[in-house]
Amino acid sequence: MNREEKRQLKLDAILRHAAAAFMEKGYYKTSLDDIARLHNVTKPTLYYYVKNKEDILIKCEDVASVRINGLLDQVTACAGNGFIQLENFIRGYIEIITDDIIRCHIRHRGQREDKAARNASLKMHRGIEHRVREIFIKGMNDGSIRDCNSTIIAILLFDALNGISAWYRDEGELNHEELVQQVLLLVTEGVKNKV
Amino acid sequence: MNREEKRQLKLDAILRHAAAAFMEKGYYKTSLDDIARLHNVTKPTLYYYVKNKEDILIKCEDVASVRINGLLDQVTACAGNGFIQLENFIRGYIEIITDDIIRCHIRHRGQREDKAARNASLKMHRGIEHRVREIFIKGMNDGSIRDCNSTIIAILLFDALNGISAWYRDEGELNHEELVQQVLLLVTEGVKNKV
DNA sequence: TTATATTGTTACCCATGAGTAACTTAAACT
DNA sequence: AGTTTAAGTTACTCATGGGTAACAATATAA
Repeated sequence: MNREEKRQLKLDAILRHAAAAFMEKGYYKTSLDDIARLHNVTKPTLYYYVKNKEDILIKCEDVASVRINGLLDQVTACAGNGFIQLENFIRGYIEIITDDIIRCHIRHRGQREDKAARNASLKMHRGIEHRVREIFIKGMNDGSIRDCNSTIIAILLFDALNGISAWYRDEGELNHEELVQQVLLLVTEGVKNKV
Repeated sequence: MNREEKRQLKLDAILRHAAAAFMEKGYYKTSLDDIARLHNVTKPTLYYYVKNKEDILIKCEDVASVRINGLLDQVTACAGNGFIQLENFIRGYIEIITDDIIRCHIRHRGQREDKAARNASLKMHRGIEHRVREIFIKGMNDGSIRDCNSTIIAILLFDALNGISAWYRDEGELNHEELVQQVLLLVTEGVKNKV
C-alpha cells in the first residue's frame, strides 16, 4: 500500500471519529484532544491531517457533497419521469444520511467561522437544493408532479429528510423500509383521507 | 408598575436579546458579554436575572412550551375532525415560530449540558410530539386522515415545520400566506399529480 | 547503511469567556 | 429622613481548549 493511500485512510478514520464525536456531544463540546484520543494519537498529530478544527467540518462537507451529488447524478441519469426520479432520490438520500460523516455535515452545516468556508458551504448547499428543484420542475413539466412552488417544497422536503438523520438509527427498532414507505407515502399523497 | 412586573419585563428583554444573538451567531459563539452589551448592561447584571448561560436556553424553552401547548389547547378544544385540527395546528405553528425566542428554542433544544435540564427538555418535547400524534390518531379514527404511522409522520412534520424557523423571515419577500398554503397542500395531498 | 521525508510526541503559549467577590448607586418602603 | 433591598459596576479568577515550537522516532529511498 502506497504512502498517499495510507494517509488518505488515516484522514478518513480521523474524520469518522470526529464526526461520531460531534454527533454525540456537538462540535463545541468536543475538543481536539477528545478526537485525538479516539484515534489513539495526540492532538498535534491531527494537525498533520487537518488544518484546524473547522477544517474537519469542511472535509466532512466535501465527502458529503461528493456522495449527495453522486446520488443526484445517478438519479437524474435514469430514465423515468420527475416523480419517479424524486422517489429514487428520497430512497437514496435516506440511505446516505445514516453515515456518520454525512450526518455530521447535515447537523453542522451552517456553523462556519471562516467567511470563505461559509460561502463555499452555502454555495454547495444551494447547488444541491437547485438540483432537487430541477427534479420537481421536470416532474411538473412531464405531468407527474402537480403544480407547486418547487423552492418551498424542496426546502420542506430537505428539512424533513435531514431531520431523519438526527433521530434515525440503523440499529434501532424502526424498520428502514417502513421509514422509506412512510416518507414516500407522505410525499406522494399527503395524509388527508380521500374517500 | 410593580417591581416584580418590571423585573419580569427586563428578564423578557434579556431573553429576547439573547435569543436574537444566539440565532445570529449561535449559542457558543455568543458570549454573555455580547448579550449584556445588547442590553446595555454589564455581564454580572445578567446573573441577577438568570442563573447561568444555559439558564437562558431553559427560560426560552419555558416560553416556547407555554406558547406551543397553548396553541395545542386552542386547536384541540375546537370542534372539527382530526384533519381540520391538524390544519389549524400547522397554521398556528408557522405563526409562532417566527418569534425569536421560539426560534432560539427550536434551534438549541438538544444542547443542554446539565443532565436534569436535558431530561426536562426531552420530556417537554416528547409531550408536544405526543399531543400532535394524538391529533393524527383522532383523524384516523374519524376518517379524515388516512391510515399512517403517526409517530413517523408527526416527526417528519415537525422537522419540516421547525426547519422553516431557520430560513423564513417575516420581512422577507416570501408571502406568509403562500408558505402556509404550500405546507398545507403538501400535507393534504402530497406532490404527485392525480390525473 | 546513511540521508531524508514522514509521523508522531512533549511541553508549552495564550485568548477567550464563564462565573464570582466586593463595592456603589438607585429605588422603595416605613 | 433613614434603612433596607434591588440593580448594577469594576475588577478579578480560573478552567478550557485551540494552536504551535521544538524535539524524537520511524519509515522510505538512495
